[in-house]
Amino acid sequence: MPELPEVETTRSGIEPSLRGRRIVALEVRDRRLRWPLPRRLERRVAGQLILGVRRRAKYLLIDTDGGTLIAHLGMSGSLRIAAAGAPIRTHDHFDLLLDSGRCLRFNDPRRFGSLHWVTGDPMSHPLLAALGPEPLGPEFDGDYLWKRARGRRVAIKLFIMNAQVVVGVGNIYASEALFRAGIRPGTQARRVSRERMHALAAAIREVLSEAIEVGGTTLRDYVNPDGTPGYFRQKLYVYERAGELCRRCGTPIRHYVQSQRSTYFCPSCQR
DNA sequence: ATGGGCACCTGGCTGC
DNA sequence: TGCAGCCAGGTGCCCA
Repeated sequence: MPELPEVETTRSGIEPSLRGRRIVALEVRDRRLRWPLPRRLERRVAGQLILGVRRRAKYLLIDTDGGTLIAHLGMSGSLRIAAAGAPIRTHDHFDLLLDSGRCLRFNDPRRFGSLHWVTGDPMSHPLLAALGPEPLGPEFDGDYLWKRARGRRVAIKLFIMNAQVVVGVGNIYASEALFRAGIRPGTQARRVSRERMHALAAAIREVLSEAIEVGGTTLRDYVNPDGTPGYFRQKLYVYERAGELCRRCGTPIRHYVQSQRSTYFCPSCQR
C-alpha cells in the first residue's frame, strides 16, 4: 500500500507524539506479521525512551535509548496515534503504549507489515544493509542511474523499482515518474541514454516530493496518521487511468501487466 | 550477477 | 443474494 511519500507522511505524523515519550508497554494482539513477532519483543521494548522517528526506504525507525524498532507497513499497513483505551478494530495487531496515555496503533489487514527490534546500528540490519540510495538524497542523480544501468536488460520500470538501485519507488510513482520523463516503461534499462536518465532522476525526485507535500496518495482506504487522506491522486497522470485521456496530449492511457504488476503509460508522450 | 516468478494474506469489487 | 475470480500501494527468496 504505502510508498515512500505515504511512509514519510506517516513518519512526520507520528513523530511529535512519540519523541521524548517513554514506552510503557508493547501490547501484541496478533504476532503473525510477515515475520512472526518474537516472544521476547515486549520485554525488550518496555521502558525505553523514544528519541525520534527516522525513515530509511519504506522502513520506519523508532529510535530509543536502548535500541531501535524497525517497522514496515507492507501493502496494507497503517500507523496512527490513538488514546490508549480506544476501541480495538479488526486488524489492529499491536499497540505501543506511551507514558502520555496514548498509543501508537498498527493496523494491517494483509499482515505483510513487520516489526523488528535491533540494538546497535539499525542500518547494519540485513533488511537495510543492502539498500540503494534515497531518491531525495545527494547520491541519487542521473549519472548514478546511468552507471548502474550498464549491462542491465531489465525493463526500466522494474529497474527503478529495485530497492538495490534506489529505494522508495513503488508501483504508482514508477509509472508516474516514467510518464514525466517521457520514457516507455518496457525499455531496457541499458538502452536509456544518460540524458534521459537525468530526466528520469529529476522526475522521480519531483513526483515523490510533490506527493509528500500533499500527504501521499489515497487510492482506496489509505489514510494518514491524522485520519486525513492524501491528495496526490488528483495529480496522477497515468496510474489507474487506463482508457482515460492523457492530460497532456489527449491520447488514451494504456495499461499492461509487467512482472505481475500493473503498468500505465501514454503511448504518445512516452517513447 | 541477473532476471523471472512465487509466496505471504485479506478484502473489495465485478460479473454471472 | 451468493459466490468465484480477479485485483490491490511490497519485497524477500528460490530457481534457472
